[in-house]
Amino acid sequence: MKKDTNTKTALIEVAHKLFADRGYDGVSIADIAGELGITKQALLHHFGNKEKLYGKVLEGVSDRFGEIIQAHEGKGDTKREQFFSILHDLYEQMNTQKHDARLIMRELLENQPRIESKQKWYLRPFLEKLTELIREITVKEQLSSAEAFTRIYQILGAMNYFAISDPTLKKMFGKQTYNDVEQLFFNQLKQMYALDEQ
Amino acid sequence: MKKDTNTKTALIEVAHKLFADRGYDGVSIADIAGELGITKQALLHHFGNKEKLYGKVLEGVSDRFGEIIQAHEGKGDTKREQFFSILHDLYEQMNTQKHDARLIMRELLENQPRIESKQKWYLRPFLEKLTELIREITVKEQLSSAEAFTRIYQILGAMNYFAISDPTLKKMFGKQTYNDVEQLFFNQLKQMYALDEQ
DNA sequence: TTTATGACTTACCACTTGGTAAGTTGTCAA
DNA sequence: TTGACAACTTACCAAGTGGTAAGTCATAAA
Repeated sequence: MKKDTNTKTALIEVAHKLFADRGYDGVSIADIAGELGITKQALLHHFGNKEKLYGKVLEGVSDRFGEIIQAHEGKGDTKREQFFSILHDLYEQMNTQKHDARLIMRELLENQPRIESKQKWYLRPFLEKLTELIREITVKEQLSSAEAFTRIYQILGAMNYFAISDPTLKKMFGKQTYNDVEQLFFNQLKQMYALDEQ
Repeated sequence: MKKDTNTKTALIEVAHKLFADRGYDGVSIADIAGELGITKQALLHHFGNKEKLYGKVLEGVSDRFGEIIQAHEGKGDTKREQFFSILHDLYEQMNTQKHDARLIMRELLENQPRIESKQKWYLRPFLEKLTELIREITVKEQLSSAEAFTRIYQILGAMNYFAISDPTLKKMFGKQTYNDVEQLFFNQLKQMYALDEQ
């Protein structure tokens, strides 16, 4: 019965959504399996245990974000274009795949990392690449690497924070206001941090 | 035996820490009580149930942040000073009381709010006050309220994100780098968003 | 001195949790 | 046709969950 390699990917998808919304401890493997009308033992058959499933979910996040930076690696654009293009894709990714944004935030909150291993550090090359780029762009200012990193982290923080705030902001200020802000958000960020614009 | 009204506040303190670090579902009431050498039934005696204890913890966060804005309400400073002063206190609060920062972030992630009620909305007057202030400050630009709000939310997002990132960043780049960034962070934020500086 | 009350404890309880063990059943390669 | 294997299921289970019930014991008010 090979009908469903689908099942495995479907499980990861469901797990992705549920972990993002409710957190690792807020979701039972029975919940996840149940969403697909399977028993939890079927899930365990595919992944061995809960942590491994969670690991697969994180792997997905890691891959998607890794691809963004790679997609811009060799392109012949100017550094400046490359920088803003990466940022833009990042913004898009976070706001269309809110589950990814939520999972990243949740991982950041977990200081005793459940999965200490490799895949958590997809963030690092990301941060380093962007830090390097912003230094090359802001030639007039000659940013130290700490200053450059600080700037990057503020941008990323603002983006990620906004991406996860969507339900709260909608409830608090209404859908209309939220949409207005969403439209403005990226350009305003760009404007704020593009001090050296030529 | 009235020795310990302390116990009650001690429980809230411990719960505050644990909920912030591990999330609502990641902590059992037995864990919390155990930290003080009490049985969980003693805890239940004081708070009735887990959610009510959690509510008390949130109340604390709400109060502390509410005080910040109140402390600056009547002061005779200029709007600009008032604005940056509030922001600064906020930054301090988030970075000295990391548990508060973590709890706020966790609450933001919870879209099916455990405690739908009042205290969640302490954020709202906060956001509105700051939005109003920034509009009064940036007279040259004449920001729409959506633009002003966007700006505020970026600042708050950057701050909160950074505050919860501390263990991750320390592990990723070392304590030294982290301290460098921490020193720069607020001034750089201020600089970025103080476009209308006179 | 009684009575009430607050701060607990011990004893339970039903339910949920992640996980193991041992099947069953359909498919495909030898 | 057989035998392996993948994709499940049913049957369990020990440990932990939040919560109830019923007591113990010290203090303070009547």
